[in-house]
Amino acid sequence: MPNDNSTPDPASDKMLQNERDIRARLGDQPFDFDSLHVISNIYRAAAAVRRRAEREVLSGYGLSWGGFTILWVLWVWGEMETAQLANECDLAKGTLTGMVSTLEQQGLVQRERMQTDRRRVTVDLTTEGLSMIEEVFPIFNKFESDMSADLSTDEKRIAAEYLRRIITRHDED
Amino acid sequence: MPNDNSTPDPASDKMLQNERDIRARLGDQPFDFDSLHVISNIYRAAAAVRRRAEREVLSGYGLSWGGFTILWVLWVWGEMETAQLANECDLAKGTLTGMVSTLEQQGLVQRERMQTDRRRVTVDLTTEGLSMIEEVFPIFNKFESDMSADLSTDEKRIAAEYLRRIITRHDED
DNA sequence: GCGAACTAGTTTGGTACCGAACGACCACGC
DNA sequence: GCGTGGTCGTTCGGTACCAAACTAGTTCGC
Repeated sequence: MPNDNSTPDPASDKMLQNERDIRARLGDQPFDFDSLHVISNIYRAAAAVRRRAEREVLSGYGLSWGGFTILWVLWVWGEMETAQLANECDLAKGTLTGMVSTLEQQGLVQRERMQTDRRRVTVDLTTEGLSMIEEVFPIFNKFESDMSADLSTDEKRIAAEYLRRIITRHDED
Repeated sequence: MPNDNSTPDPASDKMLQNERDIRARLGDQPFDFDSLHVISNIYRAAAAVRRRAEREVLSGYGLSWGGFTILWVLWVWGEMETAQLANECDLAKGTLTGMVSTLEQQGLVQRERMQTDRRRVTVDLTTEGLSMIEEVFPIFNKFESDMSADLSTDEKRIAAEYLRRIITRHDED
């Protein structure tokens, strides 16, 4: 909210109730409630989004959140080495191995060893994987619109920008 | 792999590069990129926050993210029934059972059956649990400040408010 | 009272996820 | 050549998490 520096309103929603309880419990200790609030809301929003996406969109296609992410990244970026794919999907490489194996068993992606360096493996969509993501993504994108429908376009951009600052500040290395 | 059939613009940052790739790949299909952006940034930010919190703060105390959350909720709200605790921690009740058992083995919380209704169980901090959360929370809160240090106070409040709209819109059921 | 419907918590089966250990492979020294 | 170190991907051990089945306890109809 643009009104800065104001004492907490006697608001009626749950989050502010929660904050009031915290303040009452912890008294005047100099904790950073603004940071607490934004971080905990990030986590709750992410959990809500993921649960709902898996339940309402992805499970009908036999996809997990991670599996969908892999298909999506391969769709947009094309064939990719494992390490790069893990980085792009924001997953540990060991995690990726298992999920790629699952997708491979489902016939949605295929692995290929590189001839120039036989340690490396590239992953790419199969024809079925391409059909799958082309079918699922529009539905998933509608779901994303619905999840964020209480934000205006400008607000979405602002939120994305603020979140990007948190991600880039701490995602490196 | 960069886009193969369009001229890549000089990139300013990675997120925008990503979006440009998406647009180049998908052409002019009417997808909602603003919603896509905000949702995926929520998820990436949450994953980054959690990983970093567990690695840099919580693991030193033998706590997981979920375990810490339980201690925190009990600290602020006091003794609580299992169902209410699960709701407050945003966890499935079955998940909570296991995590409370872990915390119980660590001596940080204790369960108690209610006499009035012997199906119900309350959970509360032990003395050790109280010491633990009193020791860890200030450090965790500093971590939260650090994670969000690239946002001003007003920006944190705006972000928290926008995220709250996403949570409350879809958390009910 | 007494069994049927309900409810709170636990257990179960399965996936996802991480970090660390491992094994295959490459790129150098000598 | 042939080890030595580095770098891939995979495997392994463990926790976290969910949804659904289950169990013990309560309440309500009669």
